[in-house]
Amino acid sequence: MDEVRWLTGPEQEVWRRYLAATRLLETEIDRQLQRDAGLPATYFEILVALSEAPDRTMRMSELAEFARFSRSRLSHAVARMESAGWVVRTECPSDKRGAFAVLTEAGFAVLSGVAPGHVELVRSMLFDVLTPEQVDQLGEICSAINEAAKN
Amino acid sequence: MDEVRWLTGPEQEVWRRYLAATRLLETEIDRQLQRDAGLPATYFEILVALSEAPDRTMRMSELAEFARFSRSRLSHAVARMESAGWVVRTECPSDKRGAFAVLTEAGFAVLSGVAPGHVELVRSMLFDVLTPEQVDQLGEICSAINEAAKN
DNA sequence: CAGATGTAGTTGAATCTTCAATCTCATGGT
DNA sequence: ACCATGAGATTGAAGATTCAACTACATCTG
Repeated sequence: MDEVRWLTGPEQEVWRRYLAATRLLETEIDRQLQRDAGLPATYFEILVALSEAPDRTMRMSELAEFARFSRSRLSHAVARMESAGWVVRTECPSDKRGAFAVLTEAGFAVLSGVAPGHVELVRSMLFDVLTPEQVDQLGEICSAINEAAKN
Repeated sequence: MDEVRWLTGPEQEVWRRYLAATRLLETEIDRQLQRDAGLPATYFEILVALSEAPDRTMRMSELAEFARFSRSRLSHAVARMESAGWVVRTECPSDKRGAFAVLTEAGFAVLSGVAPGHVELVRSMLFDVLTPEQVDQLGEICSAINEAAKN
């Protein structure tokens, strides 16, 4: 007989603000990247991940995990970016099932082109409006959420 | 000559955790609602908004603003929910361009059915893993983001 | 090494979201 | 009253995401 532990009034209020704030950030960032690079925000994250990897190369599954993409989603995304010329796929010699995704020069160029505007937006919408303490708090809060989910 | 104000190392770390945590919450909630009610999480928010409105009725544009949906998105969503029998649309007498969305009994029933599981999930992934102070902090942080965006 | 099971990755169909175009009605200025 | 402009809402097409198969290869067990 599990009683539902409903949210208290203040909790509801926090939850609503959370939904509003996260959606706000997400849609603005998405819009900007779409406008400036014809690129959904999630694809941008893929490019960033690749750009930081050794040889700008990652196994598909690593990349999926790192960017918190489902395998399927990543496949579709990389296919799209491959046809745009930003990424190429190569075979994995040691595991013939495997595939590498490699960021091309063109992909890197796109990334470099949008990065400044992207950072500026993240800064102006998030970091500029929080105190340094709040930034720390946000880090802790997000850590707690991420850690808790690892079960 | 605006220099780019890149993110500092710690800021980058916070931003990554933020992206991870928010995506985690979003996808889990989405999955649960989809499984339990065949309902995307965003549609759930529409139903909640309607359920709390006087007469379970709202103007489309109000609803769009309240739920932070674009008009287009809301139109599609309501069309889908209307064909599922959860919502009906009626004309606005005072402004012939306008339309009302009204939650049906069936819609309310769906909402009642999923709400407990939804709340339980939000609680277990968010409120249960934060201290009361962190919940307050999160509320403040989200407020700051929302306020800043009102320009 | 045979068979079962598990892992890496892709594909297609269905659904959702966005954008731009469109339609209808309301409003303000002349 | 007329016209321009703007607001409320919908539509269709293009692209994105999910889910459930599915292919191909790897690994484990006996």
